[in-house]
Amino acid sequence: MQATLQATTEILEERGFAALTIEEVANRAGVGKATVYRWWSSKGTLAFDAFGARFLERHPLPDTGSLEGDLLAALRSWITVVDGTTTGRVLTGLLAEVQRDPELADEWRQRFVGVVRTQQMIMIERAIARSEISADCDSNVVLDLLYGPAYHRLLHSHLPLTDEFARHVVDIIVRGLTVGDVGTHEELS
Amino acid sequence: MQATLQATTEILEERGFAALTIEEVANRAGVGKATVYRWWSSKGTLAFDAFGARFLERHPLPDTGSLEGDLLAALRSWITVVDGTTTGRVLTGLLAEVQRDPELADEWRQRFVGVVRTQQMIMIERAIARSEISADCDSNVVLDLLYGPAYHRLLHSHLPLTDEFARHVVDIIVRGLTVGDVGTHEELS
Amino acid sequence: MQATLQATTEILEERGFAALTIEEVANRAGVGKATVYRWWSSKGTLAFDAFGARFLERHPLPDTGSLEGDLLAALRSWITVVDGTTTGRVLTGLLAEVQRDPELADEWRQRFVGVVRTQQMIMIERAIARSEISADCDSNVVLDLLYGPAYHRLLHSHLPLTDEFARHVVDIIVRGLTVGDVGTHEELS
Amino acid sequence: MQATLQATTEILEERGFAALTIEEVANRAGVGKATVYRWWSSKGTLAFDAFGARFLERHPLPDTGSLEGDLLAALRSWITVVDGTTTGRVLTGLLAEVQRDPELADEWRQRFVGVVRTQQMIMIERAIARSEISADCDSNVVLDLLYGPAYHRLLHSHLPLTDEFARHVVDIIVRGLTVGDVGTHEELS
DNA sequence: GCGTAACCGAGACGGTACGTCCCGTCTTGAT
DNA sequence: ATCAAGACGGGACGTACCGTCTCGGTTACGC
Repeated sequence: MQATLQATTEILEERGFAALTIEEVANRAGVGKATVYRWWSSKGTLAFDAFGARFLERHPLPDTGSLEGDLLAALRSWITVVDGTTTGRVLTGLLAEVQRDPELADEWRQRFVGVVRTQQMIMIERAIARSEISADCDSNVVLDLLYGPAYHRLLHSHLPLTDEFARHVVDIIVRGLTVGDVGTHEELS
Repeated sequence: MQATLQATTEILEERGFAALTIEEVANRAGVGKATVYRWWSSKGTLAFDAFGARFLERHPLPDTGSLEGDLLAALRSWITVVDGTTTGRVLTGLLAEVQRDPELADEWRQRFVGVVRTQQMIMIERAIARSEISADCDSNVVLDLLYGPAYHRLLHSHLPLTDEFARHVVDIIVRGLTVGDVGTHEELS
Repeated sequence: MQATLQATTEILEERGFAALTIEEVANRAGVGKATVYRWWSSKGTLAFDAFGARFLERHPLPDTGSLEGDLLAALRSWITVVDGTTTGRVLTGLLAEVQRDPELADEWRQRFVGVVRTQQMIMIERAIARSEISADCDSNVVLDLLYGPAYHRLLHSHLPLTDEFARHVVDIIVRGLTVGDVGTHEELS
Repeated sequence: MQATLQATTEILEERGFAALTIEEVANRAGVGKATVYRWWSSKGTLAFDAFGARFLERHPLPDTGSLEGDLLAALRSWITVVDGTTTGRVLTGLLAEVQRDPELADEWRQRFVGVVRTQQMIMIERAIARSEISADCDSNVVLDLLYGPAYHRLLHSHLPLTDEFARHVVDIIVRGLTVGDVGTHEELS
């Protein structure tokens, strides 16, 4: 079980998610295929477990004292972990797999997206506590605005994940959140 | 060739990208497998061609006269085309495939991402022309901020693509872009 | 152990020897696989034990007073037990298994073939005692001539095990054995 | 296809039918497993084809001029081909397989048993033509009496296939057939 | 009457082969 | 001459059992 995850990690780092094969994992781990299937229902869940915690460890919650500082630190940290790294390729591979396996999608939402967002949400809550932003700000939308563009570039690779990009993104979000106590979007149709 | 695309479209709509096989396409189209390979190098490019133009047709460039109106119209249109539809599932399937096939990734960037963004960029340019926003605004970042969160929710399905979501996203972006000329948020702290 | 044999018998009767697995026997008997292996070294020996005595009980030694009567009664009894019955299918299944498992082959010879033949041999000995046939007649060959053709038809199923078949076989054997003392067939040519 | 049969023959000769594996055949022949399955529906039919003609070639129809001579020559030839040889072990392996695979059983009857018997029947017909034996003699029973005991010893291996055995068997059969123009088995109940 | 050992069910384990599905390439026969 | 039809070598799939091996829980025995 440990050996299986170890073998999985190795293959993921050597050749990426697409080349991951239950057969090879079993061989490398010196384990029967049936044993792998007994513990993981698909190569998606296996890869997810091998990938798992590692990501969260490497992408901790920042605490700089200001919303802008936090968001920027978080985004920079994410980019560092993900851009041009094995982790990044595994992440995109997993995200791809999630699109074709609904069962994995559940796991993904609960054990990855949920965990990351619950943690990162604290940044927004702290900003509200500090009265930097309005209390009725939708923190989910803020997180989507922060990470959405980053995933967008990672997945489409139409443009690089530069530090400038990070600064721009954070800048616009923070301005958008902190400017207006007057006027709401409800005016829009 | 027409029959091949037709068959591809049918399968995509019936059972999604993951269930698409060249073998079945050829059988359904009454065409030899070799003939399919002669025209498309992978099932990714085939699906892309079958999916292709349809998306652009259904997601036209809006022109409401204001940046906020344009962005909101664009995002709403995207959500309509993609949320809970076959098109949406094909889009996520293709995006997944793009992660594992670098050759397809090139095609994707050039023939999909590039085309959409070139078109949508016009919204930003018009806003600059109208002096709604600063001329040195990075229009690429704006598009990432607009579509990134949407793709984010589509791919992770952690939260629904509601109209409220669209309004919030656009509201924050527009505020973030338009406030800047009167000062910076640092003053608020 | 009783339960194991019971379960084995059930499976043999329901689905035949080929479908017999230790795994299912253990499950049905509510017994651990290891326990089955503790008592039987292979599914061959297990099936043999479950099949075992039953055959001999159902195929007793006849005593009609004449060689011809005995042989015919024996052959008819064998056919009745074996033709179109579950017992017959188990017998052929076991005989098949014996071909691939030399260890089982030993058991088979000692505990089945040996027992049956020792018993049936008595028919020949009685015929010799009655002076129906010569004392230097090879009783082993006689038994092979009696049961060989029967097994032949059972295993190849090229022709049915009719009563006419039994009568012909016995007739030829008996004639072949009893004519000898008055001369040889060469005189007839 | 030729390579497949070649590989099959090799494995059969090296390690016997029980050790025959489609997987290994495919590997040795440098052929996809699917290709093997495309031509042979089971390892039984495959082994049968590889075994096939060879047996008939090696076991020709004798023609000595007398029934006794023919039967003895045939039986001796069979014993030579089969006793202690690879061919013999393949034959018993196949016969075992025939017991568990009804589809193979059909093939076996039509393409092996049928062919051999049709050929060997000629011996009996010639004896009838020569008036050695009665015309209403059941030639099927004669063949069963000739080969039945031989298969019996081969499969149960309770006794060796000696030449003495062959002579005894043939002797009894021939006497049984040629003695009596008087008295018929119908007298029996 | 209470430890303690033997037993045994349950089933996980490392393996092997199964038969199937597609892959992308190559051959063939009919139009 | 083109192309549908589909055979081909290949590789991974997920499953079924093999025979071995821990695990606990339950008896039943000796103290």
